[in-house]
Amino acid sequence: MGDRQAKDALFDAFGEVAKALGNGRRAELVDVLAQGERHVDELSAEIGQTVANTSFHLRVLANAGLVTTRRDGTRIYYRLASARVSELWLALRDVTAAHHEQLDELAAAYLGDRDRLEQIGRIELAERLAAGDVVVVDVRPATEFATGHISGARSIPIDEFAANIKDLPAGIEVVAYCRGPYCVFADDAVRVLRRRGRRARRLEDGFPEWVRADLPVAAAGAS
Amino acid sequence: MGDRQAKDALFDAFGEVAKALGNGRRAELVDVLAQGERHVDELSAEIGQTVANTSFHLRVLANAGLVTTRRDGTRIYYRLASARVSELWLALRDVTAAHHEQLDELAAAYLGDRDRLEQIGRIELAERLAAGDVVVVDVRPATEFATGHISGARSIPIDEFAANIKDLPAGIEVVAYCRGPYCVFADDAVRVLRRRGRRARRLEDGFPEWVRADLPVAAAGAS
DNA sequence: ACACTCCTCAAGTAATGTCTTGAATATAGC
DNA sequence: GCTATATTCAAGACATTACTTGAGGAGTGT
Repeated sequence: MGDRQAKDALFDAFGEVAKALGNGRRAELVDVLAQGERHVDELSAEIGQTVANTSFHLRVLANAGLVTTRRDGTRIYYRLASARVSELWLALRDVTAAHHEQLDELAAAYLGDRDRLEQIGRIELAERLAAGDVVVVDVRPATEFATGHISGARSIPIDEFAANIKDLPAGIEVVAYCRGPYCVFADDAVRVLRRRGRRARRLEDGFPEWVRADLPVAAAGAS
Repeated sequence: MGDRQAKDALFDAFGEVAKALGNGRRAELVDVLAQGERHVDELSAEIGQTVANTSFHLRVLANAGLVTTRRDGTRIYYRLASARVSELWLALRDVTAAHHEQLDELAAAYLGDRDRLEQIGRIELAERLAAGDVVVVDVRPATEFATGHISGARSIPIDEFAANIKDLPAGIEVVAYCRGPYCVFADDAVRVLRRRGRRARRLEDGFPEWVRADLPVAAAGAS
């Protein structure tokens, strides 16, 4: 025991798992799946790839043990194998944010200039939510809201956001949140609100980070 | 903003970082570097590769931002870019251990049968270390001990272990530790001790995990 | 300047990964 | 059994990766 060949084989296994995350499209898949399970059709639209190619990438993730599947009729739903995988994804994102030279430029190119877009911290939001002097809006798709959301939040998916602003109580600050720091939904929502003269900020990061911080969560119909 | 091309480029950046870890030899490098900085020559011996190839892999890690360098004379020392990278490595190891089908077999092939090798938990060891009824031995190379070690541990590198057992006080249990769960040094040390009729166990995991758990650490000459 | 050590770079080869296209399989409802 | 829908599989073009060998650059000590 302790020989070169066995050691190489062991560490190759770690490499295989990392390699599964080593592709932009698969990283996008994991990011979406961190919000809850999805079927191939939805995922392919989400990452802008053909269904066949999406299926291929999902197979790579499944072979590495990062995702598992569940069949429901003709549909096959994919989900992350465990919360550990979510942790791994968050760790990868943190390291990239801290050490990848061009990440800031790439994020700015995708998200737009965030400098004028104020954020509110998780702890502060949790306090103000308890005090009741803020409205929290989940702007992710409805299925993601149903899977789990910030306790007390209401769901207005970004697609229908502009049309539903009038339902939000007036005179109270709005906080929008979505999938995470690299998700544009909340940014877009805040921009729309500001344009209409409302006080609005986005939550730092998104729902998975809220869960990770052990803050209050609700699921399904309950809010 | 929010267009496909920009999103793909952003997530490709996450993929690049993951890809840097996506090779067994580079995973080994990161595992060793988690113990402290090393120069290329040492690293090439550690992973059993030519210096040129080791240098190539280190360049890949450096380009991804995972490691940084420091020159000292003709030597170039590599180290992990930050504690975040160490976290990422631990997360990758956890996920692989939890979800890779063959990991147990591969680990057994490298480490040998561990079933008869008792481990002691971190918390229990910390308590017994405070009580003083246990001797803790760091069996990693001396340079790793110098960089940082469990407070109160003594250094007996595995190479010189058998020759130095006699220095250990008799009649008291010995706990050996090394680099982590996939390091053979502590296992080997415990086997040698048992063979000589001494009470001995290995610490669960290794030094990086001890640090991560915020347990007492010492560095350099101090013990 | 010189030799020496340590490390990186460049070129080449074999193997692997990505994505496309078109066909094949599995399930549900009729 | 037949059809529609959802997903996977197979084959191929093209780009990328791992590792080897040999040359080259950077720093030290005489």
